[in-house]
Amino acid sequence: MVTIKDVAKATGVSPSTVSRVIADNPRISPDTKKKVREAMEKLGYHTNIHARNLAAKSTRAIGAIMPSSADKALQNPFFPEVLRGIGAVIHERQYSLTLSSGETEQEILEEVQRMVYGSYVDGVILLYSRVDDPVVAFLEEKGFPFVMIGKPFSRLDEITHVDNDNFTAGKQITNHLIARGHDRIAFIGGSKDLFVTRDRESGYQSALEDAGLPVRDGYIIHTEFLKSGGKEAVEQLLSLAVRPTGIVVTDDLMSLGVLSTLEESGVQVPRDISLVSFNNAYLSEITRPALTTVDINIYALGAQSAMALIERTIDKTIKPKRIIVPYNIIYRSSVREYK
Amino acid sequence: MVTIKDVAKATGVSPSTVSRVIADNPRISPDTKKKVREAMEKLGYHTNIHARNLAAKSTRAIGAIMPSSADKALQNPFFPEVLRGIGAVIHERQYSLTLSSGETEQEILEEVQRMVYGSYVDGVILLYSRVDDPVVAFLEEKGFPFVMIGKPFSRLDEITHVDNDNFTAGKQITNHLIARGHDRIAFIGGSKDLFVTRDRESGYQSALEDAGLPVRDGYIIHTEFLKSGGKEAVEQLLSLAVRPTGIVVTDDLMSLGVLSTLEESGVQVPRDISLVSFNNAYLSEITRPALTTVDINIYALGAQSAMALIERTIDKTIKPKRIIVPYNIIYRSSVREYK
DNA sequence: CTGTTAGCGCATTCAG
DNA sequence: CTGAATGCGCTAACAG
Repeated sequence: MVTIKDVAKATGVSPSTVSRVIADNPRISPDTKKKVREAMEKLGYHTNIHARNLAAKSTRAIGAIMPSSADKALQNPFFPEVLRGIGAVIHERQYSLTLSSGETEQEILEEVQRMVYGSYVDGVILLYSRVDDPVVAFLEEKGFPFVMIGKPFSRLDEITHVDNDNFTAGKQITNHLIARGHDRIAFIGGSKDLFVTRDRESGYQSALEDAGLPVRDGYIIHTEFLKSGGKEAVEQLLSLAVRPTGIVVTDDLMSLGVLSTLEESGVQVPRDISLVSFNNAYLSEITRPALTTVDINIYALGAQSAMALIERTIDKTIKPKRIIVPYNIIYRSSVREYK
Repeated sequence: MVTIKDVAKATGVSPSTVSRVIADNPRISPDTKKKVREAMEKLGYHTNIHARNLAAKSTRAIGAIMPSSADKALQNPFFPEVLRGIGAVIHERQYSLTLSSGETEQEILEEVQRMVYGSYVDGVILLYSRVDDPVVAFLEEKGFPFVMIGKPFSRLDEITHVDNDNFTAGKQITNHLIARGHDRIAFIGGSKDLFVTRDRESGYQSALEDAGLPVRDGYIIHTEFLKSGGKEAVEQLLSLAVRPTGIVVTDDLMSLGVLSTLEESGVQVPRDISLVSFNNAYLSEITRPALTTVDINIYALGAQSAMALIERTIDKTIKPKRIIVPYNIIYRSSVREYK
């Protein structure tokens, strides 16, 4: 392994000088910088992060915490896409990314603890958000830098988080249905413990309200995420005396299941029922019909959170902030004019 | 930060003793072990990996290399699932996982180089496999431990890899179609640069051959993975004078697109055309019809590769091996008896 | 602008 | 069975 000493020797300078040119310290003459860099190149020098970290106490690594892998939700294309966003800034800033899995909540907590205590990373991004998360509690207690994708369940103003304006998005997409003549609109969301669900649902309700439309009995359904593809939800809806003509579904993958169940039951989309969805996953353009969905810009969610986190790890006095990434609606073929 | 010295002091032993109990060195008396461990617990000691690595030259970390993120293929649920498999053994063995992104092949190579030169990880898992991969060349040249998921393009016997028997799987699933009376069977695969595609295709061909069935002109189509959801592939197939009655598609996500295009063109699955697929992603059970698909056990692919890699990093003299994880066919509703 | 000196926290000789 | 000494590769004062 070629070390800083080797290049020092080869260049005829001291190790600390080499260290300085690595850090691009401005008080080093361009000449020696050049010389040293050439030697580094020639010898194939690469800095050993462990040594650096030990000395400097900065890992230039961040951790991404995935939700419990027991959760089927992991199969949601959301994750590769956030990871891609995070990865982009990670790479650009020459950081590295440690991924935390964990099958149970307990395991996740343990991994996070190992990460922070073992000084594996400078900060952490939570890729999920749940009620009473012990991980959040731990991180806050330790004063360890972290940012959250989604909305924290408490101390909103004290936790840096990156989110969409899900309320407005929910409202707008519902309004789209209303504007197309729908007045019996149902809502299928994931667990109500999730803020995404809640916010989108509130937006949905608000849209109905503004339009003077009632929220009918049985028109709001929460289903375990991915559970039997929203089959039960659809069945409930279809068993209603007055069926909806439009449905707002909070996730594309769920929509796929909803779509299938609907058509299996002989109701056609959008002929009989219109569907709008969220996330704009790749699959939403290849379903039949292709889904009108709100693109929440998952990539940006990831990239922004990484940037915010890195910023925080560098300057710990920085104030917590909320970052809202814009969404936009992609109009496709799952909605039709009603009457 | 509580160090080894702190617990040494608290216990009245020397730092080296503490180090030894951490390593569970057998030549330490049970008594002192107990004492030291209690102190560690009490003080909240956690070993600093960077210090450990510097001294011991083992990171207990492995790197997972994703394919180019420019590739849409990243949205394939394959990745979360392998990662879940890898994560499980990582966690169990108390290792950590570094994820490498990278938008271009060049970036990926750079990241891998940084990982190995900077001694970020003890070994690396390649989550993809392509022709003439400079990453593989680099890893081999450096003699750096790595395993590959899928089939290496050369030096098959020198690269430890974890794969399915895609040939037989392809053959068997095609036979399923044949057994159900189909004799005009087409094949839609991803890039022919991918071994998965090639192997599955060979299996398909072999099945036809064994059954004395011809491979008709235009019946084998390669399409860029995910490209417009296999739309063009289907259109080509449908424009043929003699249409197939069955199609073998090499990936569930692609199947979704194929399914959509088929039905949009007015051909019903499985009434008019039967479909079989690969991977058994979650979505394959919620499409309409649900897909008959071969479950390649993605989770095991991940877990096995992690185990093999860890094994290799511990004992570098270990011989390269090929690990075949079993598949099994999941019969659902996308195939019907023909004639 | 550059060299010298000290560690960072831990594992590992080598003694005992 | 345990302690003392040394160094892993690098950064960070402190001098100059």
